[in-house]
Amino acid sequence: MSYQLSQRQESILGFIEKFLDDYQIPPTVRDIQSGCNISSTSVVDYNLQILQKEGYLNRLPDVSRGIELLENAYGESKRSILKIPVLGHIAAGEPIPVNPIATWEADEFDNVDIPAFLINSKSNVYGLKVKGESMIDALVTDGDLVILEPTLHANNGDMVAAWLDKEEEATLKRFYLEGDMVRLQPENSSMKPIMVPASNVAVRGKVVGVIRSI
Amino acid sequence: MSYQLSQRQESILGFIEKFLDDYQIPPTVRDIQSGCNISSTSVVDYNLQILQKEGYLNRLPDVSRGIELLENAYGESKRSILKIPVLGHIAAGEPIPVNPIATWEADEFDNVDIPAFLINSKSNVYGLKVKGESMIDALVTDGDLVILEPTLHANNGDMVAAWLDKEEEATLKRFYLEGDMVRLQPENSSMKPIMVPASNVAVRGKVVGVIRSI
DNA sequence: TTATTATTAAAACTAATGTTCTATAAATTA
DNA sequence: TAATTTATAGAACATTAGTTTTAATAATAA
Repeated sequence: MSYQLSQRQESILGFIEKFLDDYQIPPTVRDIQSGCNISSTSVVDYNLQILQKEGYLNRLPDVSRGIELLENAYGESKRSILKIPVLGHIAAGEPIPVNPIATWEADEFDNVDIPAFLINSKSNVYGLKVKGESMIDALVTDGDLVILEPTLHANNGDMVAAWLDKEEEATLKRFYLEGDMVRLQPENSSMKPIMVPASNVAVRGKVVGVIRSI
Repeated sequence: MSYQLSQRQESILGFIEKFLDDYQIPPTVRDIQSGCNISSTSVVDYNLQILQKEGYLNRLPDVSRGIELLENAYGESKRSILKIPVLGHIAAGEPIPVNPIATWEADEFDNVDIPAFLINSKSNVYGLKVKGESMIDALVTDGDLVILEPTLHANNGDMVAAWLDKEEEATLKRFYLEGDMVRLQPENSSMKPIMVPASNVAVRGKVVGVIRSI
């Protein structure tokens, strides 16, 4: 159905990608010319026009190196990086009296780049560093970085960062709504669940990924 | 101690960073000029020279948009991403008869971008997708992506990708050298270790990180 | 103050680079 | 085969953009 790229066009796309990878800056028309052994800049231009029309890239007219590769363009190529803020620690164990969301401003914690394949939505994903071992049976342990999507509505069984209003504490547990109570279930056989009134619990996000450095 | 950037230099650095963020391409000298309300391109050039000398950026001479922001330069900005190849699956359970390293050419598996903080060395780190649950007690389970550094010498207790020469099988286990035998220990209470002659085992890499998408 | 250095300015210069024009060859289609 | 489209070539053109020159002004040191 879709337009079949010529060998030359494939080669150009590939070159652009490699060039971007190598130099962090798009190639010029003449870079492409020499890189792909093309006789004339006009041939490069000609093929770039086609690649643009076919949706593989975008060109900024009269702008040097004004080539922008588009997603879905070439094979598996997607610069799928997300920079997310690490807001602080989250207790997996005894809750700690810190509202992680409130510490946004505190730059004690860096941003980190995470691979986008961990995430579905493009919303304000954030990271929390795990303290404690209450979730060890869920394969999350002390020092792990958990990636969370902000949600207010958790489903039963989700691993969530929960904020206890009255206690002013945050904790990482599995979420179960039982009547008008919420059971916050650790995943560690030696620890007991916390039962709190639903009105006292604010779900701050649910875990969508885990990164561990060994 | 270190050179104190002038307000103008701060402004230029900030502009470059924002420009990169917005357009994925470095600004031209004249972009900076108008963006920072500077009267002359030579003033931009002058300050860029200083910024280069002070190690905040790198300039490619005679190259349009040849400005490269350096690490540690401005605030927390570090594009710390590593693109690593995912070479295939690794058995955490029954070994699978595939030499993952040999499948390098097979592009059945993508590259992925991973956060650089997972990794110490800059060597040829690679990823393997975990199949099976033999390492579940080590908090690694089916579907996880394990990040490995190529090593030939494992220490006792390291989690390694081991290649069994005779069987032509690869497996993910903990490594223990015991005399001239190697014990490959699963981390799953329902599974038994594999004992093999040391000469029959090639350590292909040791696990330095784990990424799980939930 | 005087000398020196750092910074700003305007303009010109040169090289880099996107774009266009015309012509030719190759591949398709009528 | 003739007509049409697609692709390639070479060259020239025009703008973009890095660099240099010279001069003036501000800041600092002697």
